[in-house]
Amino acid sequence: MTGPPARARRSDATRAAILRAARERFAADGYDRATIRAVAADAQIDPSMVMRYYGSKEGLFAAAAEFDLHLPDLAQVPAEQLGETLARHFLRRWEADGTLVALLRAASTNPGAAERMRGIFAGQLATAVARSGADPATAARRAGLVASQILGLALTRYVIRLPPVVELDPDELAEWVGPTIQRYLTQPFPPSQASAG
Amino acid sequence: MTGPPARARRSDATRAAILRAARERFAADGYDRATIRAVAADAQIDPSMVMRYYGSKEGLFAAAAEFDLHLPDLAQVPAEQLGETLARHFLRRWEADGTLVALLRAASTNPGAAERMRGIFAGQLATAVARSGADPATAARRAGLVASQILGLALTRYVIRLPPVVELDPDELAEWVGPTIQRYLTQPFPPSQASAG
DNA sequence: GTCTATAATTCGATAGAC
DNA sequence: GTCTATCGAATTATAGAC
Repeated sequence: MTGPPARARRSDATRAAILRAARERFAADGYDRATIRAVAADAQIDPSMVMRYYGSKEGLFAAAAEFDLHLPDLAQVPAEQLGETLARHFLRRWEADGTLVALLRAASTNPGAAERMRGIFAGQLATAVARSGADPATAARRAGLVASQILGLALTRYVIRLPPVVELDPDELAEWVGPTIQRYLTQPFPPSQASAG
Repeated sequence: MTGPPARARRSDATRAAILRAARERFAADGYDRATIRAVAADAQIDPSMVMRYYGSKEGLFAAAAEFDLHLPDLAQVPAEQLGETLARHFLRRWEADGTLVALLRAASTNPGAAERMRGIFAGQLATAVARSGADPATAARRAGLVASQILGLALTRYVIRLPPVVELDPDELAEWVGPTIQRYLTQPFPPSQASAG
């Protein structure tokens, strides 16, 4: 993490504009349909500048899909509020930043994007779950189950746009999905003999 | 199940081979990356035959993405087994037929595929949920919540291939996800004051 | 730093021979 | 019914003028 030059170059603004446009395009169209030409048009610059700054379409995507879930430290969340805390966090994060939606759309067809998605959930989410008090031996599986519900919510709400899921408030969604995540985090393994919840 | 013409035409075998190859390609690559040329190569026929039989790439996809969830009549399922019954049904259906995975991959970038996915879940799933004994006023929302978990499971297991979700047995997955679906189907609206599951 | 021009591919779709 | 040949369009990427 060496610092950038103190004197901001003109190119910095251009780079930032390209990145912002790229995130929107990748989120709206997925990796294949999002063209460098379209990104450049959105950023109101020449297509060749995108190549100059990011080398290739893959390089542009790699820069645009840099993503931090900003997960809270689950060790400091009351045990009975883990599920709803996480549900609200994800919904807020997605509404504020379309990068994860871009990554999700791209991950369906682009192997590199899928790999990055696996990395984010293996790294950031599994790490956070491991600090929630879950048994270390089951933390990875619990994180996977949480991901299945969390990404399914993002998929149906922001990508497929299933009307009932789009129409529910974030608050209502968190009230429904929170207990699901709570159970995935806390119910003993295996769940077979436990009461349904 | 009306029978085909007694004398099978040679073209029938070709059409079937194209359709089979198309489902695999769309499932593996998504709509954009799956090319007519690749489908034809897989089916070991000439690319122009695909055009002849299905008119266009859109037409080919429309034929390949014809899909019936084959949902059971939920009115005949014991109320306390609804969730696990549905979870097992979907897992079995996906393992046997890759069409829904093809549709899911394509729905991320192709508006027509997303529309078809909405149609399937609005039609088939919401209809089945309405027969499960759920309040008609909330059936659509319940079906949407069920879809969020069901499609999230398909996404993480078959598309993104998140290792923990891939490694769990279908039985184990059904035991985890079944209670989630059960709660989405049966918990009173709104869920806020109910005890977490 | 910015843009024009274009190379090199690849794709969907069409026309027509056999 | 099947195949060859090819068109027209779109894309990523490169070379180089200013």
